[in-house]
Amino acid sequence: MSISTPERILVTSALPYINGVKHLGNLAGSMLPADVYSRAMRLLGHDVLYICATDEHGTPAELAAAEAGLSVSEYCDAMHAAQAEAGAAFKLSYDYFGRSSSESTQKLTQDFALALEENGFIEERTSKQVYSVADERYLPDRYVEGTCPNCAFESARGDQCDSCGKLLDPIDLIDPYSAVSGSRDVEIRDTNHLYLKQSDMSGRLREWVETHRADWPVLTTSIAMKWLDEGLRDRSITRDLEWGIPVVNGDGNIRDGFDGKVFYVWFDAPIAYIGATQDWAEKTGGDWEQFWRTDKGADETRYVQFMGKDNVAFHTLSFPTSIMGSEQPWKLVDELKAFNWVTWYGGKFSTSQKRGVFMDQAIDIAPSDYWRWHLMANAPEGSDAAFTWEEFQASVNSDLANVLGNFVNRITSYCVKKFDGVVPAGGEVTDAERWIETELTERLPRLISYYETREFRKAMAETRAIWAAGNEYLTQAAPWTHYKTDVDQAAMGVRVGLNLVALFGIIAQPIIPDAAEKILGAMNIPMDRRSWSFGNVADVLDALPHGHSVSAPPVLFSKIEEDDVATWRERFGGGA
RNA sequence: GGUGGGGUAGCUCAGCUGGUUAGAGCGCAGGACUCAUAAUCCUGAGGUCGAGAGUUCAAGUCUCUCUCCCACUACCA
Repeated sequence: MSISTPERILVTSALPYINGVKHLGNLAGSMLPADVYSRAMRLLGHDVLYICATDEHGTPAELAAAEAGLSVSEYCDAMHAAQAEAGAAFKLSYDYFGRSSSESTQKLTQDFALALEENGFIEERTSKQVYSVADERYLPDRYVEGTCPNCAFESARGDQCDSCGKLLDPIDLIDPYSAVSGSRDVEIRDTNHLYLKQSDMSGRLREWVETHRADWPVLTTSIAMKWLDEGLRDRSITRDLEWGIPVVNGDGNIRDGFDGKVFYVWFDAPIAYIGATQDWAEKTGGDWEQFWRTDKGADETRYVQFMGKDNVAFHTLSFPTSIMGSEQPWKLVDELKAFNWVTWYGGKFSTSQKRGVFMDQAIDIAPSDYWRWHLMANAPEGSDAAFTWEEFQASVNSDLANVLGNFVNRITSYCVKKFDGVVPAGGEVTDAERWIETELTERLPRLISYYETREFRKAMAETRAIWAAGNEYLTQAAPWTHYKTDVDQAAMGVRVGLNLVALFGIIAQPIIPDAAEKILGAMNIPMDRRSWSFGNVADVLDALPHGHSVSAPPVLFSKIEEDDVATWRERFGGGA
């Protein structure tokens, strides 16, 4: 049941945008599953590198910084620190949490652009863009508002009218104004930008996506093929902004006419996966090339990306265009896991309407394990998944407190009470032991395979079923009954029960690392006995040395009360 | 509008290339047990699988039409 060949695995999760701490939906759709997967693969003995970073460029960062009265770089420093802290609080086990504003990413981005241009995949073109005189900046479509030419709604956005839903061009808006300042002093100006000629790459992209039809989820391939079928359009990869990566010539000087322009955040963000890996290498002395350069060992690396469905097009088309178009031996993604959204009682998370929970608030309310378990057990894999306080309460109370927590408590405290906290010897194998052995022989390999195929809901359900089987075993073995007449037979039940506690802690590690640590600590399991190399199940059930001392951990999960739910619902606007 | 995903027990969801009485967890009802965080274990009730039509010996599963929800739609990221 242990793995046959250890592999080198690179894991990345979609980069969280720099503006503020992320909400539960962001967490559940990329960072958390990437973390759970990384932890599971490490336990299976693979050599895993999990890289993430903040995505720091773009208009929203500039505007938020201005509003906060900070320079953009100060703002990003503060927000990066806040996100790093939130990630740590959720026990996200990044090997490196970098920044897209790092020097390495800057250099790589410029190098990619130069290589792409040399290979004919970049072209400079002129386009029309709205300029706000009062704000002294060009406005992205979404930041221009005005009256909808279709339905006369007065605050339609330049890209789409919120009232009638029609797609718009900011040039069509009647009476346009800046969404930043409200100023009506806006004009259309010509501006030059670099375009990535994705259209020239569509053949190679289609071929590549086709090779992954079998192993990528439907959600992934269907989105990619849709864009390809519609015909890939060339995409502008620069913006009129101050904050970002400057566009340079091969000599390092600013490209002619590109003062005040920087690369578009979506061009440099995925490159930050590479940049952050270089930064990791710089810091740890690791070898970044074996993860990214196919001529330096990356062919033997498996690269797995995690993201929300909104990011799929960028990861299956745009970024691969950069990689392929560079004609350099960069590593392409092998496996891609995309998630739908976590919704808030079926609706959207909304900061302004106080609907939804952000990572820092969540940690104030409940331990990270609670969130990790609930979000993974209800991961939005097949479709959007609704978060409700009631479901959260049910997950925590039933799965964690009652099934797992109570199991650990009932058997360890009984052992302490009746067997001096020592793993007892003695007893005969009965039907109960044969039953649990059969259960685990079926379930453990299945659990591992769910992790390998990144089917998280199923992995969680299997984990829970294994925990529940422990309770069923105790009911069958009933050591408390045997104790009255046959202490040796009671010892069998207690011993197997204790070994189950250890096993449950071991399989819980990727999901609920804090509780797993408490369990394994109470059971005195040394670090080198916590990995996922199970051998045969009979041995697993008698792994603890007889005479080994254990203790009963304090209550692992306290229950969520009705009052808590009522309070949270009021505070966060659920159930409306 | 276009494209994609989804509509399966009260709730949240599984059901692969069509094949015996449609599954899980929660919730609910009854029973058992008493080591344990009134926990656990067993049993049970509960579904015209969004609607309609078609293909087939056989459809939740394939085809078509309709309907509702969600996302994306390329300068928000």
